[in-house]
Amino acid sequence: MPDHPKRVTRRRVATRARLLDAAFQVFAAKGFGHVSIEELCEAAGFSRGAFYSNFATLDALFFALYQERAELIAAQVAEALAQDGTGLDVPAAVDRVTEVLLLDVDWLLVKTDFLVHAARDPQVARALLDHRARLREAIADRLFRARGHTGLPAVLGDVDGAAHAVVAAYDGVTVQLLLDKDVEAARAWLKQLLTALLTDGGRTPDRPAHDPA
Amino acid sequence: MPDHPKRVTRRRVATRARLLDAAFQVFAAKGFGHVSIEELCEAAGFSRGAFYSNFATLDALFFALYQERAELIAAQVAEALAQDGTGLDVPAAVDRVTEVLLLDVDWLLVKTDFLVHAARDPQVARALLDHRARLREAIADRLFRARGHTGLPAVLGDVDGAAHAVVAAYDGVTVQLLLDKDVEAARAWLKQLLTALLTDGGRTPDRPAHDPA
DNA sequence: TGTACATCAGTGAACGCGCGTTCACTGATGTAC
DNA sequence: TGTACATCAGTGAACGCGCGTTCACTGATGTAC
Repeated sequence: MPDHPKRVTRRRVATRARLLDAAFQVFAAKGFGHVSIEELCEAAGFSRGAFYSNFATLDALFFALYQERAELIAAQVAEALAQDGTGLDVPAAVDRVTEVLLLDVDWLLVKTDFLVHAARDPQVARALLDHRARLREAIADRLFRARGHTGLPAVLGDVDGAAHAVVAAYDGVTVQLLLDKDVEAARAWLKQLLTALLTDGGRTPDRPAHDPA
Repeated sequence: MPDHPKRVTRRRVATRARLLDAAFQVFAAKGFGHVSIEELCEAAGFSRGAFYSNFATLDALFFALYQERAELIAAQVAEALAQDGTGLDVPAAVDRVTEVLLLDVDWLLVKTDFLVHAARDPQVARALLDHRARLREAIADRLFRARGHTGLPAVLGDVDGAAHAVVAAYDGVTVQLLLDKDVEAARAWLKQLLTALLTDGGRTPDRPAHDPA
C-alpha cells in the first residue's frame, strides 16, 4: 500500500492498542461509568493528553473497544461452528460454542456494561443489534446444515427462531454467571438449555445432572 | 404500636419515598453511574442535605430502591401464579407471568444497572441472588402443582431445573427488549420460549407465528 | 546507510467547574401539660 | 383543643478536590536526498 491518504504511524497504532487493553481491564474491574479518563490513562501508562489525541470521548473509546472484542468473539464462534463440516454432530457443536461463549467473565462484564449503555443510546444499540444479528446468522446457518438430522421443536418456528433462542439462552445464562461467577456450572447449564431448546423434548426417562448453581 | 424505640416521623418517610421515586426516574433515564447526587436531589425537589440525612451513599440508595421494587414485582408474580388455584392451566399462567415480567421497560433498565453493579460487589450480588431464588421458588411451586398435567422435558432435570430455565429465558428476552424496545415482540417471544421449554417439544406440524424482533 | 528537516504524537502544567461532603441554622413536627 | 418547649429534618452556603479539557512544548518518527 504505497498509497497513504492519511498517514497512520505505528506508534499511534500501538498507543491506541495499549489504551484499549488498559480500558478493558479497568472497565472489567470497576465498570464503565466508574472509570475516569485519568484512571484509564494511568493504567495504560500514558498522560491524559494521549487519550485526547486518540479518542474524542470515553464513550467513543468504549465503542471502539466493544467493536474490536465483539469482532474477535464472533470470529471464534464462527470457527467453532464451522469445525465439523458435515453439520451432523449438533451436540458437539453446542459444546464447542459453549466453551467459546463462556470463556471470559471479564468480557461478559464489559459486554453487559455495554448493553446498559446501548439501552440508552439508539446509535449504540444499533451497533449491538447488528453484532447480535451476525452471531444469529452464523448459528442459523449451522442449524440449517443440520436440519433433518435434528428435530427442532416447532414452537420455535424455523431455524431463525431457534437461533434466536440460542442467543436468548446465552444471555440468560450470562446473567446468572455474572452473579455467582461459577463458569463451570454456567457451561453445564447452557448446554442443558440448548439441548432442551434444540432437540425435540428429550423425554428420555433417565435424567442428566441437574439444578446447576 | 405504642412502642417507639426510634421515632420515624412521617415527614421522613415521605422524603425518603420521594427520593426513591425520583431516583427510579433518573436512573432509568440516564443510568446509575451517570447520575450525581445533585441531579437526583434536584429531580426530587430537595437540597443535597436531604439526601445525606436519609442515605449514606448513592450505592445505599440504589440498594434500597432495588429492594423496594423487587419486592413489589415478586409479589405481583406470585399473585399471577396463584391466580388459577388448580394449577392445570399452564399456558394461561405463562401468559399472566409474561405480562407482569415485561410490563415496565424502565424497571428492566434499572434492574440491569443493578445487575452490573452486583456483578462487582459480592454483598450486592448476594441480595440479587436471594431475590432470584425467591422468584424461582414461586415458579417451581407452581410447576410442581402442574406436574403430571404437563410433560416437562427431562433434559431440564426436575421442577427446579425448569424454574431455572424460566428465569434464564426471562433474562435472555430482557436483553433483546432493552435493545429493540419492542415490548409486544418480547412478550410473544418469551411466551414461545417458555412454551418450548415447559412442554415436551411441541412437535405439532402447524407452526405458530415466529421470528420476533 | 547517514544526515537534515518536517511533522506528528504524547507530555504535563494550568485552568476551572461540577459536585461530594460538611455544618451551623431554622422552620416543621411531635410531645407534654 | 391550645400553648410552650424540645427535637428533628431539611436548607443552603462554603470548602475543596478530582478530573475533564486545553495547549504550548518537545522528543519521536517518518521523509527526502
